[in-house]
Amino acid sequence: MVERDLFQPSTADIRLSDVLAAFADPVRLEVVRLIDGLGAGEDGDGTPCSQYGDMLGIHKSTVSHHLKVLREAGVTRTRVQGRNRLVQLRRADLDVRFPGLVDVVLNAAAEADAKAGAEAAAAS
Amino acid sequence: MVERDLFQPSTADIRLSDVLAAFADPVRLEVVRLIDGLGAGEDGDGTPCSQYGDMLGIHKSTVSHHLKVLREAGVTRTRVQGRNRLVQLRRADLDVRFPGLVDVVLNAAAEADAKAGAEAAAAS
DNA sequence: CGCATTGTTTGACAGTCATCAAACCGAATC
DNA sequence: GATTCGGTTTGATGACTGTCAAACAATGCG
Repeated sequence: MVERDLFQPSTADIRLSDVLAAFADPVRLEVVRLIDGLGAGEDGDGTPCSQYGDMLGIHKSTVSHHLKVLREAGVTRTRVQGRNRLVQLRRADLDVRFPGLVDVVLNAAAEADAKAGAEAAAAS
Repeated sequence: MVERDLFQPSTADIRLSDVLAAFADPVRLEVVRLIDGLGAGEDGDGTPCSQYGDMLGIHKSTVSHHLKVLREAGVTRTRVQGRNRLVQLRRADLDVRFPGLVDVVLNAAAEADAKAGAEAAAAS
């Protein structure tokens, strides 16, 4: 079984504006949260990205586009394994470069989510 | 002397994607850093935003546009005082909504800046 | 009042972006 | 070898963005 990595910027070359732009799109932020959620607690065998499209209700080519943006921004690493792509967050690398950023953004996203959920519940 | 505030979203209405998008533009991030730097340690009398254009070498209408984006994203507050606009960071509000975000981003920007400066020095 | 100052608004322009659909491609499976 | 499966690439489309320039608006000053 062939296994290789798709190109990604080296840690030193990750640019803040690219990372922020990558996080700025709501769909992409959801993708990141999914990657983070699914990647954690696993044995390293991530979920194939085909799932993301189904979960978010977007076309597979759109998912592919977003994953490319994330990877080229330095947010994710993509391993090619057979015909699947296993995507992981580059947490450690990002933390070296921009300490705390990923945590803060993911927490903020989670909180915004909780708030939206609470409002929806209150409205029903 | 007339003094009033321009419209801005209430703290609860600040959206993460808007804030991240606001920070994602390099020029705008520089503006934010200038606002943060100039706003601190002053008696409340901020620098009129005309200065930002000169410092960054961009047209005054472009500055106006960026300040509008920042204000509408909830990142800044703008007081109209005479014919000047005094702009401040809404640090406290942002920290309530997205704890740590502003600090992390500004630190990351400062670090990226220092790195770029060091590289430039090494290259010379 | 007339004029200068400060900033906003509008219009134009070029570039980018998110999205889908369809074609394509490499790897696994039959 | 043909087919299927997971994903990428290309093309098209509509929306948005950053920038400047010029016109406009509002305020303070002589």
